[in-house]
Amino acid sequence: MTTPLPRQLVRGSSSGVAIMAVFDLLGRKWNMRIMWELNSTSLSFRGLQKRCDSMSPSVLNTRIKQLTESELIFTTSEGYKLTELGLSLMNTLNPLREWAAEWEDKVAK
Amino acid sequence: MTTPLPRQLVRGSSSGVAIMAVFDLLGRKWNMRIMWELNSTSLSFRGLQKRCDSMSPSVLNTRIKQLTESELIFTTSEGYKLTELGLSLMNTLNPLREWAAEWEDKVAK
DNA sequence: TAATATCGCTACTTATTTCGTAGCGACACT
DNA sequence: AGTGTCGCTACGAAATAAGTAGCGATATTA
Repeated sequence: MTTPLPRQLVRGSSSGVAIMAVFDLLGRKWNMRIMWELNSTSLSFRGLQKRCDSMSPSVLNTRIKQLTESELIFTTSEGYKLTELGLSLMNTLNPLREWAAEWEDKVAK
Repeated sequence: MTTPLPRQLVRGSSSGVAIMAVFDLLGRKWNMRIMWELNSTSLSFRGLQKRCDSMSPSVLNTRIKQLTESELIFTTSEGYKLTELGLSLMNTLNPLREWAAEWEDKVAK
């Protein structure tokens, strides 16, 4: 069976494709961080920028587009907000906070 | 260049520092993927490489060093394995598989 | 009304990260 | 000695992120 599928979609069962896409999205600088900051409040462009270590506006702009396209955030008059999907993602990622603390203790960065 | 400090340590309360370090680690290409592949079995260098879409050996090598330094993986005669810490991280990341499927349904990448 | 300030965002250059390939020395098997 | 595979490194090219200046729009103050 020859296949025209992209490399990353070739292997892995159908249940594995989705998670690879997630790794692709979250495994990019700033995406997790942006979601994390938006978890508590909605933020304006410059507000978000300042919270994310004053990341460059050009990169922030492309990230916002990506995350919007992926339906994880959306724009309102009060600023950027997480969508339902985005909120549910942050919920699954919540245990990470606790793990991080434990990890910090043991590894002592 | 304004500051020699790592990005994640500049800002954020003491309770937030750990999670920022995690974002820094996981928000790098391949790190999540490598952990994911090692969750089921231990793998050799070239085995791991093939499972990760034949990623370049130079990058894999630096990733392995990073993850080893962070005490998430370690080397054995049978190949690379997750540490206890690494295993617990993958456990917290497990719900992501389910979320990914749901996300795929709704967004239809 | 006009000057000033801040906003979201773009354009552009420079720095950093990742990719892709070739190949080394070590070990195994023939 | 010849062939194969191993973990891994070197190095140039390509892709991505950082850094800075500034535009047009709106809000604010004089």
